[in-house]
Amino acid sequence: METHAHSHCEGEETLRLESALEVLRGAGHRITSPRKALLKVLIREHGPFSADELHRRLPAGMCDLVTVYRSIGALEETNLVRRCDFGDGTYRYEFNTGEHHHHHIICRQCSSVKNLDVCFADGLERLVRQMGYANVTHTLEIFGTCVACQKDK
Amino acid sequence: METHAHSHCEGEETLRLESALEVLRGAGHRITSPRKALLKVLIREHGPFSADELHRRLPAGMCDLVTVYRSIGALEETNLVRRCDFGDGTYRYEFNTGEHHHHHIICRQCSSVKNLDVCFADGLERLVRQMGYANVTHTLEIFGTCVACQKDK
DNA sequence: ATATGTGCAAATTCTTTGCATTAGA
DNA sequence: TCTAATGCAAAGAATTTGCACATAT
Repeated sequence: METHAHSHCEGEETLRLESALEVLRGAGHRITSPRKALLKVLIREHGPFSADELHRRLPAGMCDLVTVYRSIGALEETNLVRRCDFGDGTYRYEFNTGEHHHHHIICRQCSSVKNLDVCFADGLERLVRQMGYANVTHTLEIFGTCVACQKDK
Repeated sequence: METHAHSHCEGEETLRLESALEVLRGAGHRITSPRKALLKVLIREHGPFSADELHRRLPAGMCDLVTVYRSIGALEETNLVRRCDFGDGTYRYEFNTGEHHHHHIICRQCSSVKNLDVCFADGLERLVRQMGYANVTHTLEIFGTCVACQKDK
């Protein structure tokens, strides 16, 4: 489906990469080829991808799967990457543009992912903050059967 | 914190149990002591609990942990139990009263869970249905630092 | 030079499966 | 009776950890 579409021009991708590397460096992390390669994949294809999917998208022999896990750790820590949880036992990761919070509509049949650029939960976070909670965040994922899979049925 | 509070009188619990057993039976499942015991725990203490937490709450020697997993399967299938995913690698289960959709506020420090009886996502599901999706559902969990943990800090 | 990152292997954690045995309906 | 449920052991899947070696700064 409309998953993982490439959507920006090359110049923009380079910019995002440079700025992401700057963030990494600023947090005291080193710039290594696996990390750079991971960021390139994530910037170019958005995701979300599982650790394994990311690994398979890297240039052949780039690094071990373990390094993907560890690198993602650094990327998450610096907020360059957002972890998604589709409730199927595997975490997925996507590049965090930071621009606006978006959510996913996941097809239960074909697992296609569509982004939804509306966030209904701002009021909710506000409410929870009023209840006394600090550092409030939320996860929201939407599941359904996509149009194509309804036809296939 | 205010987690897992016992909140209904005994008669109501018995009623819920009977009705739950009826649902199970109706779906062609057999009523066994582990299932009855699981439902009792879930009705009395709400949850959400992990499989292991449920197992530890059962009368000593009631059944194997595997049976908890398998029983939960039957309970989920019949919608008596709802699976929650707090993104920490362990699923949790709670009794599904079916009355109204609620969400959880999970404290990142102490893991306490507070229920939030407001659902902001009805409009969202409607929107997604308008986009052509069928069988639309969603998961929404809220994370933060609770009042007590802010003080402890 | 030195702390950080990496590879490989092995451990962990949660959950599921196979199969012989037990027990609901 | 006869099929579904259970126990035990073992398999699976995703992720993490230990430790020696390699590499970015």
